[in-house]
Amino acid sequence: MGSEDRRLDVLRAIVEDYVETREPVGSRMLVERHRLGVSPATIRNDMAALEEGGYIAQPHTSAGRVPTDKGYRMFVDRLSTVKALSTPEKRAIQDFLENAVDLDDVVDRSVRLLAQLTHQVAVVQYPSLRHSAMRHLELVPVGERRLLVVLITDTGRVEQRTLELAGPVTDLLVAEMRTRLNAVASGQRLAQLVGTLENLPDAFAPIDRPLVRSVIQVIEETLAEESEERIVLAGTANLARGGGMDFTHTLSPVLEALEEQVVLLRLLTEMAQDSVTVAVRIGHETQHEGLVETSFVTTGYGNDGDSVARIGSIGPTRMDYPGTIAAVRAVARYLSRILAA
Amino acid sequence: MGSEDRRLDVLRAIVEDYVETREPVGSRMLVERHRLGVSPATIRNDMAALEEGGYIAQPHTSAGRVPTDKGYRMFVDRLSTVKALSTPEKRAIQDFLENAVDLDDVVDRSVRLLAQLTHQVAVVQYPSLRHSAMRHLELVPVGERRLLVVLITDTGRVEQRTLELAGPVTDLLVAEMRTRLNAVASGQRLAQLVGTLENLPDAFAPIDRPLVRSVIQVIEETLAEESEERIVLAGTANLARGGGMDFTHTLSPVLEALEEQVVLLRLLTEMAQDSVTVAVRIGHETQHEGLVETSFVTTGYGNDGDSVARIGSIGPTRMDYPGTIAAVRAVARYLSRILAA
DNA sequence: ATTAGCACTCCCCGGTGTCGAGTGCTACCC
DNA sequence: GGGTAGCACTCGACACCGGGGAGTGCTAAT
Repeated sequence: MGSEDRRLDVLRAIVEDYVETREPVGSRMLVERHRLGVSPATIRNDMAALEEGGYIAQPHTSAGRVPTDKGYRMFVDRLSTVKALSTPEKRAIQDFLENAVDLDDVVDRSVRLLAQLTHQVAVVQYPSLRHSAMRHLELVPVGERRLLVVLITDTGRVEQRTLELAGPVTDLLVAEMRTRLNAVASGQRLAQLVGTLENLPDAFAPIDRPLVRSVIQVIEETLAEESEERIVLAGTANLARGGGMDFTHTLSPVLEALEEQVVLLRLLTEMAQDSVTVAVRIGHETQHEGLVETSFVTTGYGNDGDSVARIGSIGPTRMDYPGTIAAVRAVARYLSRILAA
Repeated sequence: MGSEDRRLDVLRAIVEDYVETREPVGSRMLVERHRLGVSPATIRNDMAALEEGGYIAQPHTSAGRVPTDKGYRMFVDRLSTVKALSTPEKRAIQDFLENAVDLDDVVDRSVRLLAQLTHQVAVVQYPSLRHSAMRHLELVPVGERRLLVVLITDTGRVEQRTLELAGPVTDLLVAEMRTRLNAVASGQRLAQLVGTLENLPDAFAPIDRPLVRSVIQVIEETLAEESEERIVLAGTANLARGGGMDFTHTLSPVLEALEEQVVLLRLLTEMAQDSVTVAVRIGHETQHEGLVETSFVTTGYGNDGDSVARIGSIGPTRMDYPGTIAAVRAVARYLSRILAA
């Protein structure tokens, strides 16, 4: 039906105008700014229907309409078309990322870049240890009774732990452990490593086995730890732009939520389940008090099909979804490319 | 002179009241809340003198007085007495920090802790490479033509760089480099290392010397890099507390300044020069546009006399200076203790 | 030197009134 | 039946006004 189509056009127009002007949009303005070919009165009928359906709402009687979360959802799922980035933009992204010297630098540059592109908060998750492969495992004796265990992954991430030993250890034994561990572990996906190392101690002299076991335990603990999931933020200042008027009261709860890395990690993990390339969580869908007025746009990155971690952008529900989606996707793509090198 | 003393008392009272109430303080309120033993009219005369001296100002003609930066400076330098933390508080600090598993964790816990104690923004600088000593230097061949150089310091910091090689390298040569480099470098302060390594290549076979030189160059570059100075922030949400009304317009410029790590690094470095244990920069003293309404309280930490890096708290000029100073000092002390272990 | 009294300034706050954007409804037209 | 014009109505935004009050500076008296 034609009128049904127009209703969606109206919704799209409302979202676009509201994102741009930040003010409730009325029927008159709508027909003036868009070639809808009908009169304001007709638009009002459509608006009433859209409001009935829960896609838009009015802040108070006799104000214009504002999209609801459901309205944004509809917009994102069915009404928006992806913006492609300009060639110079792409070029700039690539140049910027290519100058990084190590993983920390790559991540840092990525998150700043995304924040700047979207004018929002950007978040980058470090390559997950579990989804990476072991490049090398290094054991370094430190002083008399300490052993430093250094994990190096194919994504360039380096994780280290100090191990307190029960007694002194010979360089020879350390060398043997290093050799055997690397023989087994190198190139392996870390997730699969957990079971694999179980029977490794048997290859050592019985007297050395307790030590070997403790080393393996440290490795497995490292992989299991909550803290292995590191995330980095940038662009929080962007939240306060425009007088911070994007949020009803203050942005304090938003900033608090962002500092709770647990919250972000949960969201990133959940969104990894969504079977779409770019996942979007809108307003209340974040399931977090402080984030009801914000939306998340995230996607995975990594050198192969299944991603090693996520990258995303966080902004007010009233954000430029097509632009944000394009930026997130672009940065993720170049990031993946850099890491694969 | 007695009246001179009272004037300072009045200034102290003004600062204390203003910090507490966040509102300009008038002569009547002042005599009611403090046992000054004189009438409001007398206070007014003192106030006029203090205003003449530039220590206080009035926002508009008939409002109370507000301390100026100069007033806060006087308060900090001559009028405030340090608050000691309660024993349970100290206990909590120690317990919290002791549970850290590695340096990243220690730094992360410290910065969060300080943010929570002060209800302000906390900043912690990673132990400076140059001020640390080398614990171990590890070389890890990666693939055919890449070498991973890993620096491990006595403060637990681990820095790694990847080196692209001109040609393949034998395990034997890597082992020799590792041995010789560690023989020379282990235990050395990294700052002194720069000259020391110069003639090390001579000990190698002539054909290997270019490679050795490139490795040494990477090490020296790493020490020289700007990026070796890492800092971590926490508690930015605290800036927005109380409706963000601590700042005249928005906190956007403040957040922007905080994201510019360069700005923070400059300040931390400058403050390291101040020959006091706890350095304070008030308002315009920060010499930065976005920070004219904020103050910095920082101190060094580290295992010995001269500190390896700094820790600090950032808040509105109208902050609780004694409390902040006490908290910063306490966390720095415990942090130093943990790192020395 | 301190203080009481006093005139003055100016912000804050509540009330009032107008204006206008926007709506819903109804009658009408194709 | 869908689209349109007209119209009465609602309600926030904004400007204006005026009283109350906190606070000041000045002066004269102690």
